[in-house]
Amino acid sequence: MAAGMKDVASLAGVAVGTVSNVLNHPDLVRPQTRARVEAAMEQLGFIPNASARQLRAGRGSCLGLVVLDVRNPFFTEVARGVEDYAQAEGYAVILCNSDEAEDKERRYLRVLEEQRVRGILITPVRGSAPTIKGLRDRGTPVVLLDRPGPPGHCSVAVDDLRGGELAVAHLLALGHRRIALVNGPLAIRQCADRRRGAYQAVTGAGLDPDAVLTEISVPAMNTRCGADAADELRALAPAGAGVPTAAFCTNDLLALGLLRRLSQLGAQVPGDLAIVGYDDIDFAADSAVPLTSVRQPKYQLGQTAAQLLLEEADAPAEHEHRRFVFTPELITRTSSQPATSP
Amino acid sequence: MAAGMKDVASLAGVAVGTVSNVLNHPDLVRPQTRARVEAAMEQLGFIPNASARQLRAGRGSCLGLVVLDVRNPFFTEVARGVEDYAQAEGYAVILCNSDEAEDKERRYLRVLEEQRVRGILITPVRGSAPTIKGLRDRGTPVVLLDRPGPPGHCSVAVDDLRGGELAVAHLLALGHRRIALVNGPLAIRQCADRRRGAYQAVTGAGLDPDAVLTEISVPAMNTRCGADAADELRALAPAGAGVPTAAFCTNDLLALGLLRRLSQLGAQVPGDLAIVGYDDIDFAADSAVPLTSVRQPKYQLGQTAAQLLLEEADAPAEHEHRRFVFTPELITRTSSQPATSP
DNA sequence: GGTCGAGTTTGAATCGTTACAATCATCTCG
DNA sequence: CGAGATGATTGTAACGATTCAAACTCGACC
Repeated sequence: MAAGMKDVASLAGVAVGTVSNVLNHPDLVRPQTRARVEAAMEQLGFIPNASARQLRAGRGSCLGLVVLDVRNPFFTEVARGVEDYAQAEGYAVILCNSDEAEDKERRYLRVLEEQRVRGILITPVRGSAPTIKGLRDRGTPVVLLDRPGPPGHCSVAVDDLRGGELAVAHLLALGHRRIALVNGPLAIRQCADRRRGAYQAVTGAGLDPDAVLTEISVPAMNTRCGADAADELRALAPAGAGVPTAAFCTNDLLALGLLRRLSQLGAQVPGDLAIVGYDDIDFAADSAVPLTSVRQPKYQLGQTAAQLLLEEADAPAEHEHRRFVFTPELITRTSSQPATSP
Repeated sequence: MAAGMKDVASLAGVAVGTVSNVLNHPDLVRPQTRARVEAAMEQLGFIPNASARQLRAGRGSCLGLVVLDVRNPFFTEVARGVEDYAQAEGYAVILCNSDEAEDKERRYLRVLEEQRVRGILITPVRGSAPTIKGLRDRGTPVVLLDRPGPPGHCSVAVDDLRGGELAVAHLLALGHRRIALVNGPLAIRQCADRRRGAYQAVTGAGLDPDAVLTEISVPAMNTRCGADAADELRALAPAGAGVPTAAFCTNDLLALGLLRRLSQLGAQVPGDLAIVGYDDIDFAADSAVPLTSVRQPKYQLGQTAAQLLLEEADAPAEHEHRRFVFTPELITRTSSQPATSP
């Protein structure tokens, strides 16, 4: 049914090798012949078979991108950066969603490796380090996204330590002395780092972290879990004196969920609780109470990562692994305000 | 470098055919032999080459999904529906972003066809009908997403006519008699249908559409264009009597952009302008003024579409094209309120 | 002991493309 | 006019898997 090069060749009255040349080395073939071949392709609706090409050539033209959550605007923004760069270089991107689940991640990585993608960009879940090492050893370049990785890879990251510090230092400066830290699984590196940053900010201010910070852990970084955190926070309320007057959520989805649930419960933000989020997704600015958030250069992150990956893929031999670390920036909005006097 | 079936075969002391059988017809192979082969695979870190497999077998195990905008939560939610279903059936999804641009769409469709994906799910841009027809004719099943398509495809859609009607009928019921219709390119079917629905609601109420509706067209369906629409709306203001008291935006991103810009300009929502959006994305409920919106069953849309596609791909011969049309639902929130008395 | 059949395993042909060495045609120059 | 150089085209051997008819093994049965 589908026309192959052989059909094109015989219709154009040339050898298959010539057809191949028209596709891959047009300069080698006489313009007149080329025109004839191209006409034949057109007439037959010829579409080259990427599998065959890739099989023979040994390398494909797809990249894999594995993110923790496609529904998080942070990642779609990163994805666009990746995609735009890749597209410009003639690559297609296979976007996979690990959903923060290790088995889903592993399954996708397997598929990508079977596809012999040119390389993989990934925000890894947790103990996936050995899986990723395996990939590398078998020859697939990997760039770690949004996470300063171990040696042996390129990586592109934002300084999460600093980000966490910025957020909490801001709350401290506003006078808050009891701060809830709403955080995802520490197995996710970003979560761990932002937490460390938070602690650093407190000790840096000469305060006792254990007295200031109340940790609330949620299993995933989405709005639903943010809402659950609100309930947990509310449950602390009777405790009186020790109740947090502010919360640092390690991403905006958590913050938005928290915010929504709190308003449902009739609490005031920032009056009863000041909130700082992380990522500065577009919607943060539009939320019921505009959200103070730590901004990351999302699009640029994706672009840079894609660039590093393609560099490595094109010249694996002389490639030297590099790490980019971008600096986050605090965007102050209404959701964080001075604490009512203590 | 990478181990192939030949290596596995010789290590296990069997023929390549047997290795292939272990992979594809394990029941044909004596358990003892199978174990030996599996051990060899393990030892060599053998990863089958999908290109070779697909080349020989004629069919791959990837689906293509082409959406108008990955940054729109509506589409990521649909994508999750597709992905979950596909994953369960053993398929991987290649997610592509046409950005509402015809050439980007065409490029991606080309890539997908070269990859010989098992089928394509798409929210088409505009005059892409011929391109899509070509795909079908050459044998790639296509399911139209979120758009009741012409015959020759399966399609999964939400009744946009009804959705538009719901939105505007709601505003009319609230007493609004001058309504702005903030809409994307009419070349996008959903935009055209929602608009028709809006007109229908007005005539259905015995009013003159030209007197009631003011159309504001924007080139893309994102927050930025929504903000631009606000400016355009503001420019109408001096006109006095004819100024809209409400706006129906054909998606939530537009509505959110509009809302943001209006508050920056100091206007009150819904006091100065009531707003109704479309899609009911998660963030609509969390926005500065919680958004009234027309809800679509996004996840289910994706799942159903994937199911139809795989049905067709698995049995192209006896397949009968089907259309699913889901019914939208109006979710009323603060952004729409009774008009101040005329 | 020979035949049959079920259960296993084998090996070669094949998928559509690319790379490359070989061939052919043309032209230049001594 | 022939040798050499240059340019265009050809044909075939891979690439790594799947498929399938044929071959082999082993009991059971006559």
